[in-house]
Amino acid sequence: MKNKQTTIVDVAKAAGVSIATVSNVLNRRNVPLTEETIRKVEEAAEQLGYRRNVMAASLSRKKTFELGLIIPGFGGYYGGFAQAMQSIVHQWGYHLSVYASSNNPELEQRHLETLLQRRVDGLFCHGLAMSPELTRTIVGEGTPLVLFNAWGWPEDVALGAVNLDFAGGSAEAVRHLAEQGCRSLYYLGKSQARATDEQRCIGFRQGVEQVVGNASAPIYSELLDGSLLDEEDQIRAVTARLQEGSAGVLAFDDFDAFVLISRLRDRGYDVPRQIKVVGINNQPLAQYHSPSITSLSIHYDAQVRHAVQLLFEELGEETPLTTESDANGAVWAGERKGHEITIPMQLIKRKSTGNP
Amino acid sequence: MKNKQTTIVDVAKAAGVSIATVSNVLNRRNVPLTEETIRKVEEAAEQLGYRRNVMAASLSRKKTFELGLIIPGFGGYYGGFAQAMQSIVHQWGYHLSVYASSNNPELEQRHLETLLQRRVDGLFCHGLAMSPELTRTIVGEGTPLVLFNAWGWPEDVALGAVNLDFAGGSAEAVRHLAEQGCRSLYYLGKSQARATDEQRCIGFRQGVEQVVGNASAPIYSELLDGSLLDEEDQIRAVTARLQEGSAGVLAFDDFDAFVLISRLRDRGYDVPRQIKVVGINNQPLAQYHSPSITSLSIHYDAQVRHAVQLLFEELGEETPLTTESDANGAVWAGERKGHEITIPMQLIKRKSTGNP
DNA sequence: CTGAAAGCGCTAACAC
DNA sequence: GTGTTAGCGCTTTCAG
Repeated sequence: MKNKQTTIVDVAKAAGVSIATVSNVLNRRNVPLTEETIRKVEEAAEQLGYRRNVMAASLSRKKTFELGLIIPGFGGYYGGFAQAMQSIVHQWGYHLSVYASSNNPELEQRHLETLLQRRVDGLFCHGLAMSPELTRTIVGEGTPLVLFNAWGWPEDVALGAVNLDFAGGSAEAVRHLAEQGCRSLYYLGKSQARATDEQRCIGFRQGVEQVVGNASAPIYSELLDGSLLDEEDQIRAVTARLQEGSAGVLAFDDFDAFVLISRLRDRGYDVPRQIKVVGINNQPLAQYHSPSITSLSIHYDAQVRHAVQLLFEELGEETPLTTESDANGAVWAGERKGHEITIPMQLIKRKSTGNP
Repeated sequence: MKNKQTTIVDVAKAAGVSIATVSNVLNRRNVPLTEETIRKVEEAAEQLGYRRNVMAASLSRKKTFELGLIIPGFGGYYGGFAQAMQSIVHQWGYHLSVYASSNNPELEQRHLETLLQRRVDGLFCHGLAMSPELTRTIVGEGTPLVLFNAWGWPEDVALGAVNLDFAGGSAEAVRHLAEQGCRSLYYLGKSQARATDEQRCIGFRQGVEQVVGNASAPIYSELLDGSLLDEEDQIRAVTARLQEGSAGVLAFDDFDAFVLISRLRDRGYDVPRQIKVVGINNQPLAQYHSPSITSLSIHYDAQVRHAVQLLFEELGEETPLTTESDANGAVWAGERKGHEITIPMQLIKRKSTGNP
């Protein structure tokens, strides 16, 4: 039935050289080789349709050139993230196995286990749902681990963490909203998202504290949990104090902002006149929406680069990453303290919530 | 430095049994085993933190339990697709490696090659960009391949194809638009997307033919390529004949529909009064948009199920897939001819383009 | 410069 | 029931 795949010895035979020689030329090893030999081997390999067996190579070499990435899901922001990660990793000659955990600790654990059984050379985890302790015992010391958005994790469990400054960004968003004259401020969160939601809460509170401090009139603020509240409750909450002045809402992400805006409009509210909504940029949606949605931009390119850098340094790979500039030419060095790198966020102000 | 990982022989020693016994216990093989032995082995393995080496197992067994999936990208629709695929495949004890090809034939080829070097047991490709001939020579006969949305591909290159009926759906959308009284009809396509765009074109033309046949007044129709035309040209095109009556646009997907609607509104057009836009459902966006966007729904659950079924049958796995019903209880048997399965699409009519 | 040979960690016959 | 052993296909010393 299935034709036996051609192996290295077949090639060796066909080329009339030894196995070792074939291996050497195929891996472009830096051993001296005759032009003649190289040609013969490559010809034979080509002609026989030889395809190296990665399993055997990994086993023998005790290195798989495989990396693992665990993310909450493939959708939206994380999808783009995974793709960016994948293409970078490929450039280094590595393979990336992406697993979605749905924010479910058990699933996550199973995936981690699977990845470790595959003897991945390194691991990236985005928003780990399981506990630091468990992570430590599972990952142990063998496999280098880089975390994303892992605020306050013990330093010893991972090589490092690359975090987005959601707190700072959220605070800035709140200030922006206040500057636009909002008298009541809301954060429409998503408790499911755990840590990343928490950071936004922190930032929201900080921002509120600041604007309340130097405000002439009293400002109302409230934290809403979008994971718990149903549609009606959300609307009721954000529109409760409209008679005191316009309301400002910071939504968990752009999609949530979009949904909220749609719902408000359905009920006849004027966005952004009466209610101003700002999102957090994980979708092209914000910029195409009419009017476009003010949003915090996430520089995940920078996040990916830093993470990969961290891991490959550990793996002892060359570092061809020269300057860390994104497409806009901006530099995202991030703030480095200990093993954590914090990537700043930027508020993209749009007309939507602009001055009347 | 790196502690040598514990192997099966370590476990064997610790448990005081032979290697084979350990292997048997760990793989729950159907050989007779003493309770006692099992306990001892599992205890030892647990206690030593033994983790099976998948590479070695694959090599020895000549089977990797790894499947490959090539998709154009991780974003939007495909992301969800990949995730669904992944979770199903995991249920069968397989691993799924997902690669994004960006509709780039060369990249795609490299990925295929990589996957084959990993000796995947099977391959899924969504919208292959490369030619059937090349595919045939690369994949050869060794590895079973299942295609998605591969209309008109030669039967011998793959195990089968699972296609969405974009043509039928598009035709239906056109009829719907005509029923709503549109006097001019447009398809805003995306030539980059190749085959899948082509199917939409075909359906659009068919639909137009039908509605023109039994129309009382003349109906204008035009194919627009969104990949080529810039923003202004698109707007100009779809609004050119508004004085003859309302216009109807079938967009490549929901996101494109959304963008078009936003742009039209920015310029003061009344959507859906003057211009009615229908999309193709790959985003929750359509249903949350206000007013919601009429769209063709894609039953990718069915697509995934069929594909997996096809492949696992070939791989000789049991088939626990009982009834093929989706969350709504609907049955998506699809139409089967030869090695192709066609999944119907359904037009979700929404108020947006409804009667005034 | 090239070749022979010893593993890598596990599986699967096949004896005991 | 349990142990022995010969590979799986490749890498990698280490002699020639």
